Amino acid sequence: MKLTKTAEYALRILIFMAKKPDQLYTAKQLVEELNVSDKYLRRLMTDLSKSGFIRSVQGRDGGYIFTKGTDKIFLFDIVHSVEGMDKLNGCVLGFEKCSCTNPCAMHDTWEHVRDELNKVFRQTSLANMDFEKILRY
Amino acid sequence: MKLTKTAEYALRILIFMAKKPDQLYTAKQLVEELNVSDKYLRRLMTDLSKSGFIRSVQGRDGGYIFTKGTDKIFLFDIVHSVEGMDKLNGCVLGFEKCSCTNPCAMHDTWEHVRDELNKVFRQTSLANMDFEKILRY
DNA sequence: CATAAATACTACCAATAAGTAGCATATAAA
DNA sequence: TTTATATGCTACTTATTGGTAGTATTTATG
Repeated sequence: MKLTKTAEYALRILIFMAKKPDQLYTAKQLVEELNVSDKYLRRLMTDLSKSGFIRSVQGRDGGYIFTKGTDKIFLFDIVHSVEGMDKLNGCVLGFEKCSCTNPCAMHDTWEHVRDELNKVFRQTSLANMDFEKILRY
Repeated sequence: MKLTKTAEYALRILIFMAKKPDQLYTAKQLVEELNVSDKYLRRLMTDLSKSGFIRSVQGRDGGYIFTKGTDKIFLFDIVHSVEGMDKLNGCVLGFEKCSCTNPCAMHDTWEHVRDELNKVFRQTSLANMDFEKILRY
């Protein structure tokens, strides 16, 4: 019951970048600040670029930079792109037939958790972070 | 962001058994009702026995039965025993140093989710299930 | 144009979770 | 005491996630 490492990393990286959202960040810099292995981070950055949150600037003096305002990027979008929020929104007991009209024995109980989680992820953007708090490893 | 299959299975099984909590259930019966592979379920049953929720009756006419009232078994205990609730209660960004006194940038936001989840898992026992809802696969 | 400093891509390796197979053990009852 | 019907244990296989290595590509600058 937790995010995948990949989702954790994606959030770490983008939240870190969001403190100074107009800056260009190199992979090297991010690897040093956050505790993510070099190659894995680079691959993740490529994925995040393809998802449209950032774009890469290749060649010397290259790096990564946001493609849009951080207030337009919600945690939901990030987690969804790297691990699929569907995971959360499926039946907690894994019953395929479970739905609101044909709920499982935990459906109503679980709904409170699901709602809270969706709310937090959908309402929180990269601009709403506590940037004075821990951002790096 | 979801339970492991093992936790899903454990909940499925125990919730199913909780409908008639004084009955003895065989692995065969549970395998047929719930969609869990035979050997995997048996191993899980042994784990759940060792954790003290149920006990096994070996030999012919054997099976599994609760060791205590279902109102004494909380979802928290079950999930904790098979996958560790620590997972949820760690920092959402995976920062080891993160704590209430030295929080990460998402700490306060995430706390609402964590609290809701803990509340639901800690307050819901196997006696509080909607037994008229879907229980089987 | 050569070089340095950056990202991109592909293929492989490791760790963990999930699932399978086979044999051992226990016990009620004919 | 044999047999049928249960669970218990150990080792193996498979799938997924996380991580690594090496090479190719891009581009600013002397």
